[in-house]
Amino acid sequence: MVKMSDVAEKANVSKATVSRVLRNPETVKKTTRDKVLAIIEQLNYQPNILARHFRRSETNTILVVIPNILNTVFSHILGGIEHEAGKHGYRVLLANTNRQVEKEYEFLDHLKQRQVDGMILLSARMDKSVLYDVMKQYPVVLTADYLEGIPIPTVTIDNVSSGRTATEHLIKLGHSRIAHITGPLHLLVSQDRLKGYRQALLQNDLDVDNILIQEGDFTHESGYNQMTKLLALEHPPTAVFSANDEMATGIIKAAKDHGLSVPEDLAVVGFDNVKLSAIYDPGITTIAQPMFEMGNKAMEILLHQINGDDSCKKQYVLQNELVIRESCGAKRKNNS
Amino acid sequence: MVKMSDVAEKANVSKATVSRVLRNPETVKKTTRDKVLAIIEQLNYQPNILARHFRRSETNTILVVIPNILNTVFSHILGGIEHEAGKHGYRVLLANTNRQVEKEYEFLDHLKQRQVDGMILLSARMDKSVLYDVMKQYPVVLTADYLEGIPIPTVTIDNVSSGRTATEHLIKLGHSRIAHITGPLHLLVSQDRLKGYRQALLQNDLDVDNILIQEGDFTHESGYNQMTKLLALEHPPTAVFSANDEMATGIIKAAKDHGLSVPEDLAVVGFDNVKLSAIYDPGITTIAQPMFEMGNKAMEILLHQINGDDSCKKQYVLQNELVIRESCGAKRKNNS
DNA sequence: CTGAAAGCGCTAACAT
DNA sequence: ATGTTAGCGCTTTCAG
Repeated sequence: MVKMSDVAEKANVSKATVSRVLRNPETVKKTTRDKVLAIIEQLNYQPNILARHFRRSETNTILVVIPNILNTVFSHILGGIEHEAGKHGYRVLLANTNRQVEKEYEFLDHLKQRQVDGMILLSARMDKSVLYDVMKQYPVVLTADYLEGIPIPTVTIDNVSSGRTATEHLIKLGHSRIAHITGPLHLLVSQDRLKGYRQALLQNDLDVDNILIQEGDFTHESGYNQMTKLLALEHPPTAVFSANDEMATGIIKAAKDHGLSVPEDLAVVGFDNVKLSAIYDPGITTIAQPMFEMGNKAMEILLHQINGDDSCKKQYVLQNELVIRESCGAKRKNNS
Repeated sequence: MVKMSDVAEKANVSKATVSRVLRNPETVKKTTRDKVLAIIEQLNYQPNILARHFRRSETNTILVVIPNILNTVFSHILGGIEHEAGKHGYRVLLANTNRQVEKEYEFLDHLKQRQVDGMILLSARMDKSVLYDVMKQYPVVLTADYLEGIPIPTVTIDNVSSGRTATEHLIKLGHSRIAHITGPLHLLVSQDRLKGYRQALLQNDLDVDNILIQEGDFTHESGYNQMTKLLALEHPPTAVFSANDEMATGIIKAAKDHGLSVPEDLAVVGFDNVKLSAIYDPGITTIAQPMFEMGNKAMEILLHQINGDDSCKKQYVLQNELVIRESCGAKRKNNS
C-alpha cells in the first residue's frame, strides 16, 4: 500500500505538504501542488482514511436509528437524509432497532466512541434523561418521532392538527359517526393523531364515542381486524380515520368483505401518503407527511450541530397536506 | 477522554493487559481481569474505536450498495443483511446509488481505502472488468442482481425458471393469449424472466406474439400504461405475467378502468411477493423471492471471505415459490 | 510557502 | 501471565 511518505519522497516535498495538498490545497503554491498531484496520480495513492479518522477523531459518518426498515415511511425519510448527507460528503450508517429499546442504547455507544459524528433518531423509546444527557454532549436530531418535556432538536409535522384535518374532512362530507383506528398508543404520534380526532369531533359538536376508537399497530392486519369489530357494532361508523395508510387498506378490505363499498358505504382517510396510498384501489385519501423533506431538514440541522452551531437546536414543524383521492368520497372515480 | 493508559495505571498493569482484557479476555488471569474490568467500569472507559480501526485496519463495517431504498425488495434484502451482520458484530453502511453507475464507482473507493471490510452489491451496473478486479482483491458479494461471464460470488434465484413457473401457471389455468410486461430490459433479471416466459409458451406449443411483450420499468405507472396499450389491441390478452408486483397493481387498475374484472376477465401473476401483493385487493398471485434469506446468505458468504475463506466464492441459487392468491383466478375469493 | 517533529490511542511481536 | 516497545499513517503545531 503506497502511503503519504512515498508520495512525499517521490515529489521531493515533506509529508506535511502532501497532507496540505489533500486537505487545504489553497495553502500550497500551485507548482508544488500540481507536482504532488501528479505523483499521487502516478502512484495511484489512496490516503488511509482510517488513519485520518483516528488522527482527526472525525469519521464523516452519521448514524440513523430506524425502528423498522420495511416501513416505507422510514425509507422515505432515510432517502432525504441520504441525499443531504451525500451533498456534504457524509456517509450514512444504518442502525435497525427492530423496535427494541436495548438496541437504541447499544447504538449510543457509537456516538460515545466517536465512531460517528452525529445521530438521527427515527424512534426514541429510550429513557428521556439518558437521551437528554447524550444530546447535550453530541449532535443528535430526532425526526418522525418526538418527545415531550426535553428540548431535543426535532423535525416533525403537527400530528394533532393533522388528525384534526383528516377528521374534519370527513365531517365536512357529512359524516357524524366517524371511527378512528389508532397507531400503537405508546407512541406520541398515535396519541396526537387521536387528540386531533377528538378535537375535531368536539369542535363540531359531535359526541366522542369511545367504542369507535380502536387501537391498531400500523399493520394491514390490525386495520382489518379492528374494522371487522367496528362493523359488528349495532351502529357501525360510516367513516373511519386510520392512523396510517397500510391500516387503511385493511379497513377497506374488511368493509368489502362485509359487503360494503368504499367510499359509498364507508369513507376512509389514511395517513402518511406513502406510495401504497396512491397505488391502492380505491386511491386512499390521506395526510401527506413531507417525509423526504423531514430527512433533509434533520440532516441539515445535524450538520449545523456537527459544525458547532447550536443555534439550530430547536423544534421544527413541517407542513402536512391533505391529499384527496377516492376513498373518502369527495372525488368521484373516473369510471363510476 | 479517559484512555487505555489511564486504566492501566490505575489498575497497576500495562496497557497491553488492558488491551488483552478487552480483546482476548481468556488470556488474562481471572483476578487481574476482574481488577481491570472494575477500573474500566469505574472510570467509565470507552475504547477509542477509531484508533483500533486504524491499528488493525479493519472496521467491522460492510457496505451495501442499493440502487433505490424505496424499493421494498431491497429493504427486505437489507433486513436480511442487517440481521446476519448484527449477529457477528458487523455494522452496515448504506450506499444509495439512485441507479447512477458513477455512484457505484465512487463507493468502490470505500473498499479500496479499507473504510469497510467488504461490500454487498444489490446492483452491478459498473464495468465487468472493473468489478472483477475489485472482487479479486476485496470481499464482494452480489445479490438480487447478477452478471454473466465473471465468476463473482452471487446469491439469487433462478429467474428463468421462475418466469417459466409463473407463465406455466397461467397456461394451466387455460390461458393461451398471455402477455408479459417486463422490467427494464437492460437488467439481466428482466431478460431472464422474459426468457422463462418464452420457454413456457414454446414448451406448451403456444406462439410467442411479440406484441404481447411490453417493457415496463417496475413502477405502477408503467404497468398501467403498458396494460392500457395491450387492452387496445384487436386481440387483447386474457392473462398477464408482470415482472414485479408493483406493475401488477397498475395492470389490474388498467383492466378495471377498461371495465374488466380481475381475475374473471384478466388473470394476473406478479413477481417478488412484497407485502403489497398480499395487501392489494385482489391479492396478487406472485413468485416469492426469499428476500430476507438472500440478504442473510449474501452476508454469510461475505463474512467467510472477510475471514479469508474463499471457498465460498461461488454462485448460490435460492428457491423461489409460487404464491397463489386471487389475481390469477386459481383460487376463488371468499366473498364471490 | 514549506519542513521538522511530535504524537493521536491502540495492538501485537517479542521478551520476561 | 504480563510487560516492553515499536510503530500504524496521518495531521498539525511551530519554526524557518
